[in-house]
Amino acid sequence: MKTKTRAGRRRLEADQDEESQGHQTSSEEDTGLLYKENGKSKNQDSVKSKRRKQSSSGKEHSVRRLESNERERQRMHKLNNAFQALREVIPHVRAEKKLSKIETLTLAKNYINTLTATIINMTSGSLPTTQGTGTDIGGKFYQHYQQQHGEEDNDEHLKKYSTQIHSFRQGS
DNA sequence: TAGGCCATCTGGTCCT
DNA sequence: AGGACCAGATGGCCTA
Repeated sequence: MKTKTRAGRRRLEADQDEESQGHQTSSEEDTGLLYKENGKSKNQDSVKSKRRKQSSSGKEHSVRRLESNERERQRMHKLNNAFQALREVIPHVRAEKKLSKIETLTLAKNYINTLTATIINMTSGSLPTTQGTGTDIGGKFYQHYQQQHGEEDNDEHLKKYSTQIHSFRQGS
């Protein structure tokens, strides 16, 4: 997998950095080396301000960095798993090609709107009252929906959703 | 080859 | 204080 290769390469570079700079005591030298080795060309002001903030020793800093990089990777993996789970519950046409993140979010939003509109249509705004509590769920649900969507036509959501699916299909 | 999408790294900021 | 979260930067892969 491309990412593992790249991540592995970068980790290896970071490890080599750490080994080769055992003699270095300046965190500025450390940071400079890191940017050079990564081939990055950030604007100088940003680099300077970042250098200024650095206070721990080079070795300590790299260890912390590697640890937080790992945590960040795990966090992003969790986020991607959540995206995947979301993709699996949204009906869409283009099954042979994975939905992008933006497509997933947009489609999900419209799908929710469509389902909500459908429920409203089916119940005509009056879901059963909860026994004993006297709470009118249907009424509250309908009220909340109206607050969110105003006088918008319920069918409009279905149109939006099917239009979007259609455009994604054309995009494949 | 340009543009879209993505994974990763990174430093700053927020939260517990 | 340390971890979570965020946004910018970078570079790789893929497709039209």
